[in-house]
Amino acid sequence: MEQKYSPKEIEQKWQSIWENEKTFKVSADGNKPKYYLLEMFPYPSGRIHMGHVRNYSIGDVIGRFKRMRGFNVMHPMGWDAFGMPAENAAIQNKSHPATWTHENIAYMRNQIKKMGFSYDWDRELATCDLDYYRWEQKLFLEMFAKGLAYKKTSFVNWCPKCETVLANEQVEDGGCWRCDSEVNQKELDQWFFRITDYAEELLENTFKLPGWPERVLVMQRNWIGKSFGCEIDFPVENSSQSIRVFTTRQDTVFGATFMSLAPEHPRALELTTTERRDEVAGFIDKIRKTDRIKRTADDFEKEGVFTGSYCTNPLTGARMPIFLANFVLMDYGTGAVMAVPSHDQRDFEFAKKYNLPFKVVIQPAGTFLDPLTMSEAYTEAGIMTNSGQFDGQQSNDAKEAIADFLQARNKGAKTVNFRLRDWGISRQRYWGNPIPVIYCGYCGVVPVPEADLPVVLPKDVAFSGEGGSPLARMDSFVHCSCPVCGKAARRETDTMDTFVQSSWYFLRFCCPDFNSGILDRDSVDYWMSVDQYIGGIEHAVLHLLYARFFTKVMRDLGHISADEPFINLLTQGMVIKDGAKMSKSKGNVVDPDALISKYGADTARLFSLFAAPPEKDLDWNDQGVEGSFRFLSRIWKLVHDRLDMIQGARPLDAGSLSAEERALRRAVHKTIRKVSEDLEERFHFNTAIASVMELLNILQPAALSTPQFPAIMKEALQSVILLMAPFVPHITEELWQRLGNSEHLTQIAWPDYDRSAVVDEELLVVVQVNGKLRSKITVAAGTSEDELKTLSLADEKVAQFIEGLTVRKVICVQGKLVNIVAG
RNA sequence: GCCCGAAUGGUGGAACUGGUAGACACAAGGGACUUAAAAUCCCUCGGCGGCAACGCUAUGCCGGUUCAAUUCCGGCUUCGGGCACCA
Repeated sequence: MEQKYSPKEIEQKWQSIWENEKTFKVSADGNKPKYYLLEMFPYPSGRIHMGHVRNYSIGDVIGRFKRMRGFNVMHPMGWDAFGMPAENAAIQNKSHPATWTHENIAYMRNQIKKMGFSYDWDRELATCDLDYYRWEQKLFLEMFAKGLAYKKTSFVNWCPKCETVLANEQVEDGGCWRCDSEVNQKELDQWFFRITDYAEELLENTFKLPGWPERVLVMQRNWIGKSFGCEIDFPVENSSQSIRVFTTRQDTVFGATFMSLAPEHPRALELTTTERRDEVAGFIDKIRKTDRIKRTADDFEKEGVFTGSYCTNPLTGARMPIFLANFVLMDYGTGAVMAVPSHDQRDFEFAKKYNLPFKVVIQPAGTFLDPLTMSEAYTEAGIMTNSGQFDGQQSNDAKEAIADFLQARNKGAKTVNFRLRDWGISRQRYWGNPIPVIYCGYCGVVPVPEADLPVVLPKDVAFSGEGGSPLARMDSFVHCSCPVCGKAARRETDTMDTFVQSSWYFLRFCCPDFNSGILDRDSVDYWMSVDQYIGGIEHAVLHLLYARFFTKVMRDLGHISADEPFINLLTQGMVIKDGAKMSKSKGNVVDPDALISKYGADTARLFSLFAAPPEKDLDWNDQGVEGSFRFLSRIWKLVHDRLDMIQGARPLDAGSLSAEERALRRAVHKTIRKVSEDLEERFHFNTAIASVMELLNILQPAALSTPQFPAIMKEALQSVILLMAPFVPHITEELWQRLGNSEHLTQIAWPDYDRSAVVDEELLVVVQVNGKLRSKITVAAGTSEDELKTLSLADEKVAQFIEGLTVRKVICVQGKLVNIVAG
């Protein structure tokens, strides 16, 4: 048997054994607790990168560990296969997105298989496959029937480079999340999902997800952006109508001296007097031409125009001029804002510019605000002043009181507002799921009847690379007859956002072959929710919010029982090299293929798990990889060196061991305990591996010439193999077999530590004087506190430090530490 | 501006509910083996002082609580992330 560790053959050997025996195939099983483990599925971009290696290595350790712990582990893998890169590549290479995508999937599947991950490949799915997207179309129609999918004309984010609409969540810092081009606004008729219907529950449940990282929950809460406030009506002068505003600062109503409307406000022109009409219309036109992203930038100059009309402050009766202001947004609140120059910075700047009145209604404790000398708005809480009956109250208390006051007089109502917008899902691209809708000149928007599903994405399209989606130019696709009246009609040519597919793939993994409906409820209810989800933090709001939304929609449509998709979420850090994220443009990428062929998959897995805890960024280091390979070689060599001894070992008699033998065995069982805790309780893979390294440092030089030593070594090395099995499955399977075991390691249970073996016989106690370490003493386990004190005070080194001092107090920490307080 | 994180040797990191700071690994230096190299094995490795035993000092900075603080509290600094004319 060869002595040198050569990963190539053994990895191939075990991967084909697992594949042939379908070791990781699972089905519902009432006898075992289920465990649904999922990593965010990849986009088939071409080749896997180190981020994937890390993500899936983390998942695989958990999966293999849970399996050894007796769980029925479902661990699927699939492809988020629709999307723009395929289309762009097709235009460039004059091929077809489907071809490009399927070739990439084939290549990446092979790469992933070479890593030895324990996936149930029978559940593999690709979202571009008809058997996936047809059910999504049905789901769309169900949502349409419930009003959860609807069409509206609005200003939407438009990426000129990708030539498509983007959701709010896909605009990052004013740029496209994919290509970083500057996003502008376009008024279009588009499909939306009514995620705002679920704003309250999505927010509420962030407080019921203890298995999620707090920062992800905080990001989602901020994104949903619930604020409590008041809607207040301001009667328009010489009119029976009023303007409704939303405010969170009803405590400042007495300080409102004018009104600001969004330029897009539907009543803007109606409120404009004849003599001001030209100026106002000019302003509205100018704002319309200004890009929304620029206009809403923080440092954009505040600007407005007077409409010539006035309204009345419902609490003070003051006459308030009505302005249009460029910083007021139509799609938040009511599109109208009561302006309080003394207590809002934007209103302050606006009022300075247009010479509008200031009125202080909240005074901070200690100082006195004078509207004439203020250099900025005072936006904090304070004591109410100039506010009639509310004077003297704390402004925070007055919020409630004023809201009640207004509500009682029918002048306003308490309300909440959300920052979250509905999810725009129309994409003017080819490589996506067609929205199953028909437009008829007589019947309007008509859903494609269920019997006519699926709307198949046609393959034979021409890609010109310009002028929008090729679907729109394809007559055979566009022209159809209306399902209601039979007259000539047009088919919707927009496709759905690819985030729609990733919002429910985890449900479909529960029943990937089910083809008589969207989901097989029994299977889904058995497996859901996902017990552990793992992926990058970049999806904190996007995918993770959409997936939560879809889960609730599916529940309300009667397809599933779960409320939340993911019970526990692990967000792994990025892979960094030379101080920057790995990327082609920076030239700091490490190719997984090269790594596997040089060191093997086990080394790649081990390093990515050892170098950093999973949630932190991982600094890639080629010498560190070398070190991981060295460690595996040491295990390999040690097992082979002791093979003869182990095979001749008699059964262990744990009751009759010498002190040295007990010490060795104690190290083994303490390691089992440590690794078990690190995996079970906190996913501290790096410290788990470190503790096995420590054990190996003890076992390697160990050589006792006692009769029981072979049995101890056998137990020790078997333990090392079992403990390392989730991390490095190939080398451990091979060594397990070479030790003479006939069963595969994948069938073996996780080891338990022997409670009597880990009990210390002697303890090292540190002795401090006034909190400083002065001596260390070794005592027998079970030494009493009094005895420990006596021993400490009698210690030679300690004596030097307490000489001439009075011992005031002696603190004992059982089996660990003695602190002598002297002065 | 608001809201989250984080900061420990030359480097990645460890220290779990306050109790030996620096586990484990990488790098570096020295040595053994070798004709030589690679591989492997052994030793040293926060700073300052000392031949040494050992002492002092040290977890971004300043202060506090405590017998005892990397850990808890208050105030800063720097870096990273999220949100942002959201009324």
